[in-house]
Amino acid sequence: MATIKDVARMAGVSISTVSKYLNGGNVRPENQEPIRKAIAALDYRANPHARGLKTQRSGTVGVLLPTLSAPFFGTILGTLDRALRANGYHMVISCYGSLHGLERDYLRFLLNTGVDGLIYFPENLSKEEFQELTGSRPMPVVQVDRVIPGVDTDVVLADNTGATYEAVCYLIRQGHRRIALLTGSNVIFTARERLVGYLRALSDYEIPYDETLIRSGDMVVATGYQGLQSLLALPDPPTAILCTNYDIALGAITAARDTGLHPPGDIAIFGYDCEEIFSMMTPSLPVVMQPEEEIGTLAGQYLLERLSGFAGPPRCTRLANKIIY
Amino acid sequence: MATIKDVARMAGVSISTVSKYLNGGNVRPENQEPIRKAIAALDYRANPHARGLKTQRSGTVGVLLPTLSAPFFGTILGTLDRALRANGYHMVISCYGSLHGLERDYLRFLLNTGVDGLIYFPENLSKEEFQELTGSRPMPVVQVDRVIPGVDTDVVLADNTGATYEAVCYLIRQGHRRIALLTGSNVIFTARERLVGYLRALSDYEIPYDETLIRSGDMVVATGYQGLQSLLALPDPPTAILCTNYDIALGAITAARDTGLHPPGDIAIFGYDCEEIFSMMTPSLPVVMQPEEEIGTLAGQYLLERLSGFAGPPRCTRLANKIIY
DNA sequence: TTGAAAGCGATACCAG
DNA sequence: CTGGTATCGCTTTCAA
Repeated sequence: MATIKDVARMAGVSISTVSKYLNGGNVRPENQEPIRKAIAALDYRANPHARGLKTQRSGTVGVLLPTLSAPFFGTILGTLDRALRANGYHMVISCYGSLHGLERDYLRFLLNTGVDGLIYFPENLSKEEFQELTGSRPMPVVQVDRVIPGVDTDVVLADNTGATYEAVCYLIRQGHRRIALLTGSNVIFTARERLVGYLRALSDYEIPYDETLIRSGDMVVATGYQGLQSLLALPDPPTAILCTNYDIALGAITAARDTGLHPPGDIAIFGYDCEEIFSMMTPSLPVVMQPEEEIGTLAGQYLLERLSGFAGPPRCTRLANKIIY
Repeated sequence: MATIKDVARMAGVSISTVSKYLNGGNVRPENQEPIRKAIAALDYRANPHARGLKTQRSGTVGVLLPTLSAPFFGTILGTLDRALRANGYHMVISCYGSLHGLERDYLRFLLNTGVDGLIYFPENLSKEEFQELTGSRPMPVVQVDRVIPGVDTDVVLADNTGATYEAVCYLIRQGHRRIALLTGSNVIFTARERLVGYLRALSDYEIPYDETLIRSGDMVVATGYQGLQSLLALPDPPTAILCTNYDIALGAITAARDTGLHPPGDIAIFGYDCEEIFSMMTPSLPVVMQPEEEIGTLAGQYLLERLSGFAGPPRCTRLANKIIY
């Protein structure tokens, strides 16, 4: 690998002149030409470690999230990547999966990698654990989709409570009284918020809360499939189902169809995420559309602002969902 | 941020002793204790840039792939991540999306980031472009799922041709003669291979090839949905459909159901990926299950071997799919 | 505008 | 086993 020294020698100028050329300083045109040529001839590329050592910047941003399998996260990452890259930053992605303890380890690992900032979808870490890990270094962090209570960083969230509230109200206005909820584990921030919206809607319409209508588990297809089956086995089964995640909705719809019930006629099913596929069905199913692209863009923007020195108080933005009936 | 110097001073030993302690060298026990304490007290962490500059290693592996939205890639990345991480490596992930030109840019960017090795799912880059970018640096590369013809690296592939061959043979043995193919764009390596298997099976059974039965497009839900609709609009529509991707299959199934056709009774639909959901249906649908986890693990293993100095000739492994009827 | 030289923080050789 | 020191490749004063 050629170094800046080799370029300087070949171009017949000093190292500092090459450096200046590289970083947009003033270099006399008659010097630019040989430098350009030498760089091309040697296929020179700046050593990122040397540069990082000197500048204390790596040009990378860490992304810590639960999984890449759910399309929700994939879409956010797509726009996030675009936003960051447009400003010269790379993403270093780590998924902690559902494996316990991994979230903590990966966070530590990521912080030690020398990333300049962090996009963090937290799940199961306490305020104390987080602070202990990030403690001594003042790294910009944006929490996305979820928050650790008490951890004061920039935050970008979807309006989870509002979404399930609206969805349940809609189902009630359609005449439903037995409305089930298929949702994620209670340790997950979004699942807790979505439960609140569900309960609030029932309460506003004075519909008694029946805890046998709630099923929570991992946010995977099986949870929706088995959840629906077990709901149908109830003495007084629900007539409507609110699913709070794409995989769960897919499982529920599949289970319904396999039982001979065709939504929305035979049973109302409210989807979440991946609007495209629910809208595509005939008749289409109502669905909560989360603003994935906005989330990714805004999270990127917040982080970029911090990276370029913005020091205002933490910002928390709650983005509206779009509900397609 | 504390440096190794601070630790040395606080512990009352020299920098080199601390370095040795850090890297598992021999240090007298009575020195270890104060060093350990100083590290804890100062919350010291080695500066990755300084270390990288000296060692010429970054401990990161680049991953360049088309998208994170398809579950196929997400699953591979999960096991890949585990394999790499167990050996102290991180992934730096870049998705080039469907956007043209991005694949090239991101490859360049990744190479300049100082990754130690590369896991690459190529799509639209020529041998020459690839070689020009990687040219002067001897970086270990493993091509996964796809190959650039003529680029001689370790390779891990699924048996695409075999899978579609078997699937079509199965459909033929079930009595089908009009078998459609909903697949990806022809620029994609896997799509080309899958087409070959499809054609070979037809040919082996002496079934004439009808090009109006082939639809190719982006590997998204809409392609399957619209593809099926347009196939049904044919004067002599197919009785069986082979889908070569999860999203496409989902779209096709949805379109069929929306038209009142219930697979597999009214129309045979063969799925691909995400076996779970197809098997879950009643009756279940046949599906090609790709060995995502094996792919991720083996790709990781190949790369790790190269990273630790293995210099044998390039290896190419073709992993079997599992077909669930 | 240019170039010499001082680090950035860690590793590793080598002498003690 | 320990510690002084050269070195990795680059950026950044500071003089000229």
